[in-house]
Amino acid sequence: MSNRLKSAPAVSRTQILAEFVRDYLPGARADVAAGELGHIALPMRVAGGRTITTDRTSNAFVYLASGATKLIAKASNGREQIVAFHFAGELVSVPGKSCHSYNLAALVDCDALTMPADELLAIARGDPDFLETLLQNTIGALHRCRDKAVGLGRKNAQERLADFLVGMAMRIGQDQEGACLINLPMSRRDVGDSLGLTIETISRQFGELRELGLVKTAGRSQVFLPDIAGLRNLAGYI
Amino acid sequence: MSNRLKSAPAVSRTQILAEFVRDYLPGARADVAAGELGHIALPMRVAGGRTITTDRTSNAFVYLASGATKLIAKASNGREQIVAFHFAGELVSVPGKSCHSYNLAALVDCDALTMPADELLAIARGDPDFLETLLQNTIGALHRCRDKAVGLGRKNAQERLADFLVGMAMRIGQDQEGACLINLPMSRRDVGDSLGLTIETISRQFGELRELGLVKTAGRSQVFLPDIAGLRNLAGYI
DNA sequence: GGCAGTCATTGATCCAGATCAACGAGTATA
DNA sequence: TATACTCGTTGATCTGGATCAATGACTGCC
Repeated sequence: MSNRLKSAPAVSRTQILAEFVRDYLPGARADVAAGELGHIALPMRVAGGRTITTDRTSNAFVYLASGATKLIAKASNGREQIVAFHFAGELVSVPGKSCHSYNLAALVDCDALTMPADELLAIARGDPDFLETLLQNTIGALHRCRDKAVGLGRKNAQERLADFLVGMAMRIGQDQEGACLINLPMSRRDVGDSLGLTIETISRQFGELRELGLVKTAGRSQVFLPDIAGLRNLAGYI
Repeated sequence: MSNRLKSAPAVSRTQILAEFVRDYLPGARADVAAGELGHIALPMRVAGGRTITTDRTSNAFVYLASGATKLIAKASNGREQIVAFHFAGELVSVPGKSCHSYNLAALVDCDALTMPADELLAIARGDPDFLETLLQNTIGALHRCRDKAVGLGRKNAQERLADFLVGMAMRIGQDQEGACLINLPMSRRDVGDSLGLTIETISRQFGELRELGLVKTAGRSQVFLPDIAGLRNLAGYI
């Protein structure tokens, strides 16, 4: 799992494309797929903190060869809601025109491949396997977003943080037989912006979970979870 | 638009299937498509208030030939969050195994067609047009869910209700040159469960919007919006 | 058309988390 | 290794929406 956070530079731009083909078009001959995708896919290396730019006028897909990102929605008054985090190997669906303005920002140095959604779909029409992978991927994102909506609409601060930590443990944690070590690539502010809470509330809830013996922290990013099952109980799942 | 809320009975179960084919597989020969789908698709008529049952062990799709539904997530302590409303002609993606338990409930009498997701996808692999339609549909649902997450995470009660009413106006409203008449098929409780608020707060915010001249109500379900643009301004969009 | 039951509204009070404020701990730069 | 600066923690106070409570208005059923 530790490679999910790899931030070592991919050697070249063509290699980013090749990794995407390997991950999402395993049946395709690499040269053929790369040829078609090469015209619409823009590979890029993005420094942590910068925005991964996509055409804002329509939907886009971004493949993440390495690194970690946050997908941010902006509402009025500068309020920000992080709607999803993504890690190496994942494909992100970035909304274009919508009620809110969406941005994909790099949490650490990233290698990314941006593609306009309609052009990617035009290519995918020729490859049912790929189309189905895209669909399965999108269904997964939809269901994660719905689970998130439950938290934002109906859970208290402690449940939200427990939920977040369990989710991160599963996605980027180093499993240690029921326990787990996580190296969070995002700040407390990011956690707050993701859970609809303030930075102060996040800090206090970390304190509570620490007192409950469910969390140990070291420095700003190291989090150790000695009892994943216990955290799950707190998370308000049914 | 008024047919989006049609609740007159569809004549037969085969007709529900035929409507799905017409809406989502326009290129397919109806008899061929119906033959394949016939083995996996379960047509049903469901009375308002009842649950549209799907196999809970895996994801499902539900096509709504007529009526209106709410997709409910249950968290612990009986807390409920409505993650989406759906109307006639729409295809709903219902999560199976997840952190929360999901149910699709009929708001009014519905004609529905339930299909296991993996079996539907197996059929769709033979038809790129259909697969692409499913994907576009799911991307749309994902982006609506993200916009909803922004509201749940970062907006106050008034913005949430304004947002909700604008959304309903676009989906089931009868447009009247900048104004709009809506016949809400859901209760105040449902509106609250969708916006992460209580029934009392919904009621108070309806009062506020009424005083602002942005909403007129008649009975429990009739809502008139004289100034959609004004509501949009309140909704906290960027 | 009267009655029952559910749903919506309104008012009073409470509380979880926001906001405001100050301080401490990491991290980066010279 | 000192310095500056951002990030995280902790405390005091405030507030929007929840909760508790009571009343009023539809809707459906005899």
